[in-house]
Amino acid sequence: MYTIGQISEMFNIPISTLRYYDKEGLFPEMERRSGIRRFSEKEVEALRVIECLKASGLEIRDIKQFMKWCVEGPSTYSKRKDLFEKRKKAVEEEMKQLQKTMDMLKFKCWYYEKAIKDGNEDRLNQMLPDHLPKEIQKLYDSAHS
Amino acid sequence: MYTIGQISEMFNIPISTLRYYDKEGLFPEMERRSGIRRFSEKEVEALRVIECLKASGLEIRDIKQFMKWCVEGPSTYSKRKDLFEKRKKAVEEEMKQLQKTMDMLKFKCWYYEKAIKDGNEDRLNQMLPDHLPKEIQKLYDSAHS
DNA sequence: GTAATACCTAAACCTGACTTTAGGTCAAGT
DNA sequence: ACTTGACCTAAAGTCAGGTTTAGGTATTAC
Repeated sequence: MYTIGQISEMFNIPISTLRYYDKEGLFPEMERRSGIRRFSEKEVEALRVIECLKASGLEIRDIKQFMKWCVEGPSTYSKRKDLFEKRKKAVEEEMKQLQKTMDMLKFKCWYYEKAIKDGNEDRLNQMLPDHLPKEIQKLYDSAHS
Repeated sequence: MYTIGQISEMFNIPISTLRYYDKEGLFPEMERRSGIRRFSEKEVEALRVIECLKASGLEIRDIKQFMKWCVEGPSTYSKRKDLFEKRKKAVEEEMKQLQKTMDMLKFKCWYYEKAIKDGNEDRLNQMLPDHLPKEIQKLYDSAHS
């Protein structure tokens, strides 16, 4: 059993945020001893799931719904699995998007490196949009598609 | 030259958002004809960069700073390159984080698939935390590290 | 016994990124 | 001339996800 302060240190999450999560219903079964929250291993695992679902782009209210399902028992297994499958797809999309972002960033790094060498963008402007070095052209095309 | 309505369709961004970006200084050199905005190829490329920097996690005020540097000319090439290098690192971090998120999601999908088959979590609880099938154990460990 | 810590609540406040509202301009078509 | 549609502004409103504030309780250290 952990206090809110221990959990805060463990996860590097402000105490105020943990209380906010609790208020929003993300720990529906948390115990209390004379008013004080007692985080068990269950809440620790819940918090890992909260961080995962949040990182996947899910909103607090939907995480709360998931936590409710967990309390309801085996009848909600398939709803829970569905949720995770959907989050998986969302994260796959997000990663594709990030890869495009990455290509643009790499292109711009190359671009400015060359601009610094040349002292201006004249030669670069002549190469755009389709006379770039092969590997750079790939990045440019990916970022501009 | 494009109107705000054409750009809105082109990028699938609300007109109100484009006006907001302009008000925030993200198009410092945009022309006007009798009060009406005229987006040139320069602004189109700026918008691609805005979307990229936003996707990399940069705030509007910092994107504005970048756009100011662009107006200042060659003396800011290295500042601009630095910015893109930093964004690249931030996105690399973000991708690592997303990979961990993905591992947790895959683990949970496997978990609930098994829970559905079994009708309960008893066998699963016996396998946790280190008697999982080899590939699943990898996902679990990655997500819980 | 009293001081320092670590906990508690309710409610107000904050921030970033937009969006909506209310009222106005301007050019083209009928 | 007048209506329609696309543009304009300033200012207020919205929303998620917290954080801060103000006032209070409970346990341990001296």
